[in-house]
Amino acid sequence: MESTAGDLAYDVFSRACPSRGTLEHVTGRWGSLTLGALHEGGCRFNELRRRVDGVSERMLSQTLHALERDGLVHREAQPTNPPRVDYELTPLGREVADRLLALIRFVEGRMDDVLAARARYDTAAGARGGR
Amino acid sequence: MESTAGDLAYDVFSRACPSRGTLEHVTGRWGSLTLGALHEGGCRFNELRRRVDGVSERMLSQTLHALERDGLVHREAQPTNPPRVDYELTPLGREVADRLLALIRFVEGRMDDVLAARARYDTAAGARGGR
DNA sequence: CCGTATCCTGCCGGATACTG
DNA sequence: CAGTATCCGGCAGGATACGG
Repeated sequence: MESTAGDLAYDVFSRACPSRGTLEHVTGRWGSLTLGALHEGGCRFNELRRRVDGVSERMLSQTLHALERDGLVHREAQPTNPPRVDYELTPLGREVADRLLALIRFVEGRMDDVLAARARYDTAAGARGGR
Repeated sequence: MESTAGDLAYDVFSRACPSRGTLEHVTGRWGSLTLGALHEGGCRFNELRRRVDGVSERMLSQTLHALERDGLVHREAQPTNPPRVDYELTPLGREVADRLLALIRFVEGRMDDVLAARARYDTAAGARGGR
């Protein structure tokens, strides 16, 4: 049996597979934080910007388009004035976000270990390199 | 109650938090694939390069250093000739990879839905914009 | 308020060559 | 085999201004 690809039709480890692109939308710098923020509940554009600290208008807009195109986010625009647009996860997006959040929460919860490992690594490297 | 940050000491949604950097190492383009590849078992540098289709020497080396520094990957070098170096996940790295793999497998398994959503999106956009 | 268009810079990351 | 060093092109992504 092939342990790498298994019997999946889409193998992210293969350069040409479209799943790699989607994975990058999901796990990318802003994609992951956007999905994480929407996991708490749908919200409007500027509220989303505030939740995802540091994202620019341009990047948030771009990220949302990619996620909407992949069927992970639903966009609900109301033709009022001033305009109001709400974003929320689709059922598929929610399932993705669940798994993503599990990862994010875990990493956050183990940051002390990570920071300790870094300190050890830097000390060892400093001792070797000496500069 | 604060639903965004909860009571976690490290909040990835905050611009300044070091957990954001680690999350990017883990979910980044090559980081995620490298952790995924190592999840199947430890292996040597060039075997890893073959598993992660498309990665360059430079990027793999760089990725491995970052993951090693974060305490997710262990590097075992033997001073033989020719040199032999084995990489494997640490216990912490394995836990991270477990959650990451759950996400990757899920996305791979739902690619048909994603591709269908894209087709719908592109058709609708084409009908609107016309250009 | 909700975005898109434009410009510009930094760094991501590929190719290549070299070391141990 | 297992990397590091160097160069450099392209695009991610920030700032700003403007349109609906």
